[in-house]
Amino acid sequence: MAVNPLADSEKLPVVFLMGPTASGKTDLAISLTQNTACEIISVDSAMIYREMDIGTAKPNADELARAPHHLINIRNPDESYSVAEFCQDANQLIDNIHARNKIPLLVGGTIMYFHALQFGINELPAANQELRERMNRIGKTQGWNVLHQKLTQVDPESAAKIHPNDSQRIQRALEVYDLTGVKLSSYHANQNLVRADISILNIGLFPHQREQLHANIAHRFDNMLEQGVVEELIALRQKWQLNMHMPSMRCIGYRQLWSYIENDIDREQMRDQAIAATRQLAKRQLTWLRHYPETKLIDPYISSTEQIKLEIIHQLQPTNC
RNA sequence: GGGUCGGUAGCGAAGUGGUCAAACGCACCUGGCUGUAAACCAGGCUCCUAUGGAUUCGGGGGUUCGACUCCCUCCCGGCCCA
Repeated sequence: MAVNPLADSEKLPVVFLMGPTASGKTDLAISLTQNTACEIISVDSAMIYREMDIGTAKPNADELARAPHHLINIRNPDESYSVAEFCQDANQLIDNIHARNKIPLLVGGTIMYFHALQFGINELPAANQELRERMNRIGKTQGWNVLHQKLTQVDPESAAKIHPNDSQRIQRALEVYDLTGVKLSSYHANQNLVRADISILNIGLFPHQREQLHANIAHRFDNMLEQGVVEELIALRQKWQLNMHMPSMRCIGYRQLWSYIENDIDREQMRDQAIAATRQLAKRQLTWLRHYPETKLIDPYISSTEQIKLEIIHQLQPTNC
């Protein structure tokens, strides 16, 4: 029952290549650019940061020269980004790439970004730092259940869906209400804006052998250590005014390295914790993929890169001739 | 060889006669996810023919209505003395 969304020739093709960390997405994508007229758009909430190269497993300079990636190195480590910004950026790039008669190849592991791009998001107010800080103070001193109760007053529908411990979502729901006077649940009741002019081919790299994935993850982190992630973070801390609450420093690896540099944990703990956190990330990504609609799942440990490439190229044929 | 402390679920660690299949933390598994998402959160985690049952707390034996908890013995580990 493989759906072929690209059969409709009226629509322009877009490829989504999704997968958990350490599943070989980047290599596959770069390889694909050699065979098809496509341009890569990175879908990765960590690779957006400049100077965070080793720890985010960015393609190296060589690879980037061979296969340019859009949406990499677009923020400084003390800045932030959001799904909505991603959708804007990605949509614009998709148009540009189509104008060049190429196929946009979106590659990455931030599955929520893919999801938002494909299925749309509502028009919501942007984050408000002051408000968040104020709520954080209340949450810490009085407990988040106080804020959850407040949410129950102003937006019972959202409150019912959000667990009293889920500080981040309580915060956002209240933020939306405070900023606009409109309930988040009311926004959600509106239709999402989904573009109708493209057809998306969803490919998910899905390693079924968890043990092998775990081994790859451990191996990859050891490589990062060898390549000097520790030094990378030390340099970042010298150059920028960073703190561990910034989105960039909450990235896996960096947060553990931060504690290590601060002498809160030793090197072995740092390594173990970073690797475990990466495994947990991969598991969450797999959860997304298992339930992502109309996606062709391919096991990268069973199919070779060549086979997967052929499969993707095959799926693209109908509109590509 | 003598003394002493200790051996609890994958790991760490509570429990010291019943309310214990065994707190708590970690790992692991499953799931959720609309402007922080590499984030944030939830559930599960001995086995089974499962709103109940069976077998667990180093091994064996004993005391007791009843033991992870008390006694004996054996094995293993740490520390101290020789």
